[in-house]
Amino acid sequence: MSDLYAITLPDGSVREVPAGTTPGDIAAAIGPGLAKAALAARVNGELRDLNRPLEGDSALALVTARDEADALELVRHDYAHVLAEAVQALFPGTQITFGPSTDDGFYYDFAPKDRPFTEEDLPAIEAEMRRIIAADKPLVREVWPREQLIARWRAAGETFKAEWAAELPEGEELTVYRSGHDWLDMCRGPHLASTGKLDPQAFKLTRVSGAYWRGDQKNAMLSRIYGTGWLTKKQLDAHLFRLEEAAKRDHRKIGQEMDLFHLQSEAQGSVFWHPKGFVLWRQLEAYMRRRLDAAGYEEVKTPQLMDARQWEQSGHWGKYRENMFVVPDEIPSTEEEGPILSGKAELMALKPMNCPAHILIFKQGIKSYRDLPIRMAEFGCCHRNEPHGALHGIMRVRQFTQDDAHIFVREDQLIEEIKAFCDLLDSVYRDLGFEQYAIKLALRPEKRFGSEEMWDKAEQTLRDAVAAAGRATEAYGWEELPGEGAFYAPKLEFHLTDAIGRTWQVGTIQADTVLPERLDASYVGEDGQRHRPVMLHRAILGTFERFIGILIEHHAGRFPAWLAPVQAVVATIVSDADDYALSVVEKLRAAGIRAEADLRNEKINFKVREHSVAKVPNLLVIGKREAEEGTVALRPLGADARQEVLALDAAIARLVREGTPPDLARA
RNA sequence: GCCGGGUUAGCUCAGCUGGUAGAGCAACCGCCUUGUAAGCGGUAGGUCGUCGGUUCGAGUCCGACACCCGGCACCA
Repeated sequence: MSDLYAITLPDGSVREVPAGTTPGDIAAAIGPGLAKAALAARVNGELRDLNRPLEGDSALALVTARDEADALELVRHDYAHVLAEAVQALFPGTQITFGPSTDDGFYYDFAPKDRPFTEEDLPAIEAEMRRIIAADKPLVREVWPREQLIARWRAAGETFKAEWAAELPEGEELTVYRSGHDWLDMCRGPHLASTGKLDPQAFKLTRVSGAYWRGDQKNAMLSRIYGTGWLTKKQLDAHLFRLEEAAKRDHRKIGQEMDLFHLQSEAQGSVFWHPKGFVLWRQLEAYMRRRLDAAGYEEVKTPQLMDARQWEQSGHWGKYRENMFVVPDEIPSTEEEGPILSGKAELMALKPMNCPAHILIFKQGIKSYRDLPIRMAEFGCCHRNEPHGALHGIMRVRQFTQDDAHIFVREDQLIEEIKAFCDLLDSVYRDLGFEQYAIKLALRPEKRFGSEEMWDKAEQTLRDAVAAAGRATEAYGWEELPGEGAFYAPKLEFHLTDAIGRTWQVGTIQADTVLPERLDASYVGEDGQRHRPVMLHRAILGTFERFIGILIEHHAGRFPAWLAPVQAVVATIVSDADDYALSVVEKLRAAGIRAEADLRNEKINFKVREHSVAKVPNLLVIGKREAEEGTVALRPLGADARQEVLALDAAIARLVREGTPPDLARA
């Protein structure tokens, strides 16, 4: 046993240090600047405390603010600890539970003594956090024996921590971090050397919420405090600015400003589409229909209401009923007194999915292996009885229309069909302005039908197909999500991100053998025998509601011309130009352009501003000159936009070109 | 469904510790015929989310319910 360890630094140099030396000591030996800048260390690749002694020959790299990912993770974790310490100082009797870092900050879950926290509590807590940071309390790692640690938590009344300490896996080293002398939290670490390493101006507590202990609805409701935390105040300010900018893109705000849709309490979770919003919908639907037609799909339309027995057979009644709207098959009584419904009627249900109906179409007549694949599409309107707390603008609603389709295939066609779907989906997202999306594989859930073998096979098929399409990569945020699949099949999920970083699943494809089995769908094979088809459930937009919501936020309401509700406004400067302006609008409309006239008795400044705010992509300004010369002044949307005076025909040609949907432009 | 917050004119928002509602924009009317992001003046508009309670008196205090917002859980 040597008393000297050989420490290899990133530049390849090796230092011999005595046992007991810490990374912090080495930083100090290299230079005071580094000692000050060092936040933590990577020892043999593992992130560690600066003041934790090295345990042998090691590769050592010191982590500073330049290693941004590591540094942010460290400070956020520390902010969470300081938050917990501050809360316990201000609210004695509050229990601490768990507080990790997040994508832009941190949170900590507390079990409050008498009442949950409110946002009014936050300023005082922030002030206390700043005091703790100013006190520059050292954060020291200690390893505790399990029983002693549990006893410590019990003695302090920390039942959640005690429960957790008792359940941490056997053989795991239980560590606590001590802040100064008086406060400790159980934590794997690592932490900064002291609270003073944090910038007291680089964090902000943002909101409070409830959260279940261990994320389980059956457990106690804790009180969570969220914060955002950064290395510097400049970073924090930039983040807060981004949030403000993102809030301006909120689809609910823009939807109202642009008069696209509204929601009201009499139809909660269902969207009232206004004329302008429905133009968007129709453009999107027409586009999707063309793409599906071209890709060999056939469109169908199926019933809204089906008998409960049908849903029993499909399995929805058993596994999905809590999400369904059930309707008695009965004529309500019109008697003034007495019950409206007898309560004895047979039940029907609004469809939450289109799949059973599509199988029923598939089952009409005999299908041959030569008929497959059959790609059956429906812009299907579905109802799901979502929990009230889940509703969110038009992104999460109770009535929605999917760009749904079910592809009935032989097993040997599976990979090819899934791959073709991935390519189609990619092309659609690009046409709609999305370069980036994430792909995830949702694996078998707890509530499910089918054998383990069937799930093994279905999951592997999806894995193979995405790999075959070359998209199971980090660029696509590829990951597998255990337990997240549908009750009948695993699914590939395609996620887009909204204005403030929330991600929404839009597209999906699911490889299902359960429903064809339950509803007895079959085809006659080459061998003359009956075989089960595999059914691919798939959607690209997911739902029109959610997708349009994301489109609004993605484009901040400034839609590409082919989607814009109003593509051009013809605005006059003087009333002498009214007749000419109306004839221009007429010609634009004849050319298929969604154009409106603005003949109001207002200054052109006013009109320019108003139509700019309304995000109309093109303004055609017409004054005396244009009316006399038969031209228009074409002013594209944007403060810095240049204006061109064009002959009317040339302007129309340009607007037609700009307004052509991307698939038609390619043709 | 759970925790916290909210709901006042078409929109955005004021309204202190209870004394019977206010601004800007929009709308409407009038003036201005206007040249590239808000021209000027005037008029009208609200049973303050709903129901109940406390009080001489409730937008304001209390309770229930509905819906919305932020999360949690659930999910396209």
